[in-house]
Amino acid sequence: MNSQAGINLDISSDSIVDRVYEQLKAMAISYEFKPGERLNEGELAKRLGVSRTPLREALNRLNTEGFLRFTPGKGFFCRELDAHEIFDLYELRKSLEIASVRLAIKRAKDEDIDALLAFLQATGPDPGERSSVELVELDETFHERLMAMSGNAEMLRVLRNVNARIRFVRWIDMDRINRSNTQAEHRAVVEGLKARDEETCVTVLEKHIDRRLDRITSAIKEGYAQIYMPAARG
Amino acid sequence: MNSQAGINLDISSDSIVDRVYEQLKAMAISYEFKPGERLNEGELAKRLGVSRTPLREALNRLNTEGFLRFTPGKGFFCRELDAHEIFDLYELRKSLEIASVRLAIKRAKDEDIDALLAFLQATGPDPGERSSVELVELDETFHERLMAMSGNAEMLRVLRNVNARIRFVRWIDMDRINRSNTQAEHRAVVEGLKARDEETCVTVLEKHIDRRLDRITSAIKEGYAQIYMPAARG
DNA sequence: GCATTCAATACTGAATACAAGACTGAACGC
DNA sequence: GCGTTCAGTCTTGTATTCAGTATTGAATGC
Repeated sequence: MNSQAGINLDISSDSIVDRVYEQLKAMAISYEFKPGERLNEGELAKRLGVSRTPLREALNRLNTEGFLRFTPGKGFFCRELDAHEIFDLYELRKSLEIASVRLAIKRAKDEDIDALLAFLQATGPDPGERSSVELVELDETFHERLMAMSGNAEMLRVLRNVNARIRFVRWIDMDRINRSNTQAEHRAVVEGLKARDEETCVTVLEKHIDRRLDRITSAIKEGYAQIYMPAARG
Repeated sequence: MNSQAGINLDISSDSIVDRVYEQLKAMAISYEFKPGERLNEGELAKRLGVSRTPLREALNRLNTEGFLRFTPGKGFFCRELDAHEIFDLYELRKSLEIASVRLAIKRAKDEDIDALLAFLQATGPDPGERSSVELVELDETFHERLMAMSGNAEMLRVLRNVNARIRFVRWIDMDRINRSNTQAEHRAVVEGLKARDEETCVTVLEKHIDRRLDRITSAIKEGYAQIYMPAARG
């Protein structure tokens, strides 16, 4: 049985494909491409300073991961900002997290739980002003570490994919979230985990995610506004 | 709100990449490649009668979907028959199915439920002898249709990926499954769904999947045997 | 004035060619 | 005899090229 801490899906490499992949993913996540826009391979390749071959490999990866859409004979398209899809992804995330915390209650090592508490402690006070992007990153890290304690690498893999795909919406969403509330809920989940109290964990987590789910519709509307204001990104 | 029946992730095309992708996936699923084996791109390309370019696109897809492993500078490798990974996938599947049936109870249309019952009726009697492969296919179809009734396309997408990755193990597993038992359990879930009885659905489904989970370890051992007996596949 | 068709252009799909890096085997030194 | 190093070969990584197809725009006919 491998340790929870041993789960690591990182693949670090510096090949051109990987670099292009990361660049494109960042672009796709931040909707630097307009929803529905077709991506011109030649132009993109020139812009990124690579040939079409590695570019297409990267585009294909992003397609299978759901960041882009591909139509044979037509090419790659930026995905639409589909409210239903975002909703589905949130629902998927909720299901995964609740299932994983149930597993974590049985499997998590006390030292890992304490480490997560320490992480919350360290990142909690919110010194000065954190950007929305940073807050989402911290939030994702917390939830991924929580899931890692389930010991299930496949669930973690899916969660990471989901998180990346809903990240843009969350950037907007995070602006209006009560940060200290979030912090308290996170702590409550981990405390519940430490006490091996399944009901508390599941209940808090469920509400915690549901609260965000409620705001999605309006967040998406704001999303559209932000997408069409390139000034915000420079 | 789009209909449950409207969910369709099929992308049918006849491009070389798609064809090669399907061929490779079939090969990967059936472990025609030996676990851990490195795939020689040039040789594979020649064997499949295509150039390396579309082959690599297909290989990349399979890598992101977890059917193959890729190491930069080294190439593509057949995934190991990892008991822990299979276990994780089963656990993921169980989590997804239980979550989705809860959603289906709220959302499924009676006509869709009846259609699924009809499907069970039609495929139930098991005329003559069905092969293990066919049984798995029927089983997957049932579970995917059940999940489609949750209305969540993303969960369905993940389930399909999971199913494909554990298919090989299930072929072996299915041999020793009590078919009429399975049939009865499937029916019980759908009946529970029709009655909007969450507890019944979840309980039956949980046991249904757990029962398979129990056999995985031994199934994997047999799997190794079958992998190294190419005669069985011709 | 509008629709339809044809041609030109541009883009994707795939193959080939070339470069860079990894592995293998032998030979040399310790 | 064993280890290390170097060279040759093989494989992957990327670019370029060519072919096929879709789209767009203009011109002609109704």
